[in-house]
Amino acid sequence: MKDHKMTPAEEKYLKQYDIKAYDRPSLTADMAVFAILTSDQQEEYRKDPKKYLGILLIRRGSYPYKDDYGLPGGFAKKNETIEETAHRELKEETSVDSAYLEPFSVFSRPGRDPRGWIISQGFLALVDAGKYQVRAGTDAWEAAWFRIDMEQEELKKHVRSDRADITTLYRLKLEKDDIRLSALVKETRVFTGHHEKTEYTILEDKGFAFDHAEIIVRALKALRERTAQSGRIVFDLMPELFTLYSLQEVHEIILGEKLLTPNFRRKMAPFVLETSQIAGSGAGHRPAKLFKRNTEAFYSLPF
Amino acid sequence: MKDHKMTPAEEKYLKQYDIKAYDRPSLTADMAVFAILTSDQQEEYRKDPKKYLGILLIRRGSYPYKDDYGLPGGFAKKNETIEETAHRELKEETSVDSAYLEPFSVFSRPGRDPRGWIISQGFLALVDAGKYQVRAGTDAWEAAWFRIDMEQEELKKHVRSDRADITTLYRLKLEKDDIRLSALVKETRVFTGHHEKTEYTILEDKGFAFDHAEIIVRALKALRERTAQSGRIVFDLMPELFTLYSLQEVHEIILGEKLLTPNFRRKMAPFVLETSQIAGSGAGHRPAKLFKRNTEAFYSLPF
DNA sequence: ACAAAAGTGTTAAACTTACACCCATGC
DNA sequence: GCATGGGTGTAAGTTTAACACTTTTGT
Repeated sequence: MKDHKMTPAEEKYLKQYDIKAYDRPSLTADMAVFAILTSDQQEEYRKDPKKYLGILLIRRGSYPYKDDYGLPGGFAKKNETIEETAHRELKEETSVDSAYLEPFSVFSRPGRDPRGWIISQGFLALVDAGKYQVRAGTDAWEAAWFRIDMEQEELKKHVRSDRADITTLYRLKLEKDDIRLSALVKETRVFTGHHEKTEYTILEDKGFAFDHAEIIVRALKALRERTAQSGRIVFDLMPELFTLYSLQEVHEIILGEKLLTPNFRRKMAPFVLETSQIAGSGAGHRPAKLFKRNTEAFYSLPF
Repeated sequence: MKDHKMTPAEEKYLKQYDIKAYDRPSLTADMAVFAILTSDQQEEYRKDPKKYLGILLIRRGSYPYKDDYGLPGGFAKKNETIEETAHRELKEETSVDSAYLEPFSVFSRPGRDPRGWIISQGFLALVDAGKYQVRAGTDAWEAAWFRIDMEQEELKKHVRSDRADITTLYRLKLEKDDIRLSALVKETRVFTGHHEKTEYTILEDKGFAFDHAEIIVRALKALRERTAQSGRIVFDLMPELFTLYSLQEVHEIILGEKLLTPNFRRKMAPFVLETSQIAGSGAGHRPAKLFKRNTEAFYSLPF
């Protein structure tokens, strides 16, 4: 911190300044923890087990929203940054200690938390599932990985001369064993003149705590945007060593579309380095080379 | 907001829940208000007056940092979103009532405000200066447009096998008449494995309140990034009607580099519509066609 | 005439897209 | 053999970058 030399008058002012005289919110960090999971059953000897996108949720043990599922998160403490809050809470609640964290939005709508005025900083958290698959679900908090699916269900466009309204419905489905959560979130993008304003409304909510259905929808949207833009973010979901095909699968899972292998490889080539290792054999197909990140390639990236 | 039906047990819990039992921060919105300004002196009859990037600052009338300059901003109130706080404070302090607002970062470093635990949501605010050039500077708050300049002064790279440190120094200079503010801000990007962490330190600070020198540096960086990425954001700095050359000038001012006219026009073509009007005559050169935004082109933009 | 801004055309290089094709493996 | 994942090449289309060149105006 910069050093700020105070005058006697300023010191006096600060001494009598009572910050508690003003109404203050509570501040929390909520983390959308994503990972790539592998379904354990293998349909056929030749076929690799299917991957899917998972998100880490916690079953609430206390009111409000007791027994509903919510994102891991918690209140900010004095003398820490909000990023530190996120890391600390993630470790406390889910034992995840090395996630990539990226703030993506602030949630401050009045009434979003029945306990009072509580504002939340949303974080994208990406982890390599290999390390944490075991830990989740052992704690009293009942942290668990859910399979996440989201569909864009409907789309209305209202275009007038100087104003346009675009409404999109997102159908969110989370699933773990026999637990199914679902929600319907409406997104309204209003363009007036030159300004865009986007609003979200939860239309339907089954099993989510607070406004976490909305936070999850927006977190997944943020993940997709960043994946489409540069792709560098998906490396945080990958293990140290990976095959190019698995990297492609992860892209496909996040974006929800098939990619053409030769083109994908050319695009990724600068960001990976071939290792001498090859992927474990055993499957009925040609074994693949293992690659690792080319860390240096990221330094010079503009964004 | 979704409706949440409470059980009697939950209602009871909430009644006895005392949110004030926990330590809470104050929350503010701070706005980096940018506009394109025009220097009033015209060197030669043929030459257009030079444009430059301006930022709106307020001279603090009270402690702490009395007489220093800071961003417009203020405390969040209950029953409003943080975006509403930003709009409200902007209007109250600077009479600006139609800015494009975009959150770009949260500032929560302990000790950043000597009054206590105060966290700030930073907003980019872009306005068409034509509307507001007069208002600033009339109020008791002494809001005023400063010319902003930022140079990347130095660059150190420390690359090891699995870790890289990149240090950049930003020299920030603000100027209005005979008032000159300046600051030196150090940016440290640390890449470890796959994770990047960026930290900022204020090394030198002349005339800025709080950590606002850092906020301004990061706001300008955010503005440059968004300009380079899609360019749509700069339209919020433009008046209703503009010439393509002035649009190009604005891009050049923000990015700090010259662009090639033919290429720039091809890139912008989808986003503008030619009008029948032509720019006011009087200058010793061919008069230009006036363009307006092609609002529809923005709807389909992915980001 | 001339300097400044306004505006167009043309070409090479780079990147994207789509598709066709071959390889290696375990049952 | 054959299905599955692993992997390469190539040609068409699009976008970007660089440069050369013409137009219109007020003094």
